Amino acid sequence: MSSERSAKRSGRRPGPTTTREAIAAAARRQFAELGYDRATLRGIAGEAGVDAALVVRFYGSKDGLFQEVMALPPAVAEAMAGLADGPRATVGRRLAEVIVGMLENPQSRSIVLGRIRSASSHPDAAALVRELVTRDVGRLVAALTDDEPETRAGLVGSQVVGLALARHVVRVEPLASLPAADVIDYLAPTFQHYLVEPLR
Amino acid sequence: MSSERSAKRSGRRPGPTTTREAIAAAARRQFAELGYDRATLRGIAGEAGVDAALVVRFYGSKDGLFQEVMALPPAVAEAMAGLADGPRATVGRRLAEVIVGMLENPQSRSIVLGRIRSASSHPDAAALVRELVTRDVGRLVAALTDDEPETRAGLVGSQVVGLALARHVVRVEPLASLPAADVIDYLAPTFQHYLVEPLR
DNA sequence: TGATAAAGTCAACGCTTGTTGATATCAACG
DNA sequence: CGTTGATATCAACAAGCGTTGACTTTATCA
Repeated sequence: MSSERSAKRSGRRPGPTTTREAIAAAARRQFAELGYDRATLRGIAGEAGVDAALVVRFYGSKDGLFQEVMALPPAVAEAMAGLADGPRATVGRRLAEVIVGMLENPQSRSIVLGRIRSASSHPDAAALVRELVTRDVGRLVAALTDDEPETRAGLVGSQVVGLALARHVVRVEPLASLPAADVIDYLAPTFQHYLVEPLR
Repeated sequence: MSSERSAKRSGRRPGPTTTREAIAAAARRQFAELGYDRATLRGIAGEAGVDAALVVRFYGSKDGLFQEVMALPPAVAEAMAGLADGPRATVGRRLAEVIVGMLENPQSRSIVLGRIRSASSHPDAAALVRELVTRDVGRLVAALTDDEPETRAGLVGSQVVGLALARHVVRVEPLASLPAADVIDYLAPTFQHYLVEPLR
């Protein structure tokens, strides 16, 4: 019905609208909104305008789809790692800006929310959240201090996933409706403390 | 509906091992470990040693079972509200003690984890988490300050659910293996800040 | 005792899920 | 033309789910 093949072969660099990508986008949206269990192959395929069997043909299985579609865009990981270069006295605020910004952008929010929302029921998703904390946050902390860096990364990560859950999943008010700038103001001191101040 | 047989055999006041309670205990355990979707009536009934139909007969439906079994024991709510009475300079630490303690005790941990783990997929569970934050944490904050108490409660709540998720669901190391006393030390300044210090 | 209601089991229902194999469509290329 | 390989649909599968109604067992009490 809606097969838009305007430019199929020509050298479109970012390859904008292949069917495969339409499926990936629909999958990200539904995994983020419903979690792994409630998101169904039929629902995802329907949103992408194709048959469920085609999803399996492309991605092998529902698990394969989830894994492939929930890869964190490298830009976020780089942004976090780059934070260690700036002034140490304001690193907490800059991290808050990156985190809140990541949750405002629809693309990266889908991925992070999909991971967190699915972590409760899908072991692979839990592993992806663990990786987010230990690897991406961990790299930043390791560049900042030698004093219990893994513990600090875990504390930062706990506040990150807690914010995502409270603000975007459970929608605790007024936290859910607060402007991003306010949330950054509120979180900055906490991150600053977890990152560089004496822990106890 | 729930005809309470006050004394059927002898005057057992705490009535420890009725079939109904065995089902409730199994349900709490499985909701906390698997989340609402992955926990099944057949699995819960099996752990309690009865047939799945009996669970429905007692609790009406899976939703009814969840709601009835996930009620927060009043002791926790009271402990949190009572925190406002002590010295204001250490209220953050005392809250950290209550929160971490609540997550160490198997009974209350099952309830809190069951709520949080199910919040991702079950709207009613999300409402229960919201209630935990706005009502139980909210009461404490309201007794402490008039400066944006709902926002402060939301921030505290976000760190609470984040800790529960990171430490007990996703199991981020070393956070998951840390002694409770250490976690209390680490969280106390954050709670102190969210509760009574100037927010920005 | 027998009546009565609760406690408990059993088999089956309707439905949804992920996955599969057979089949159709269609552009590309010899 | 015909073959090929990717793209896509369709119907069906086996399994698991919550829920239901009929049934048996057990215990209480007039």
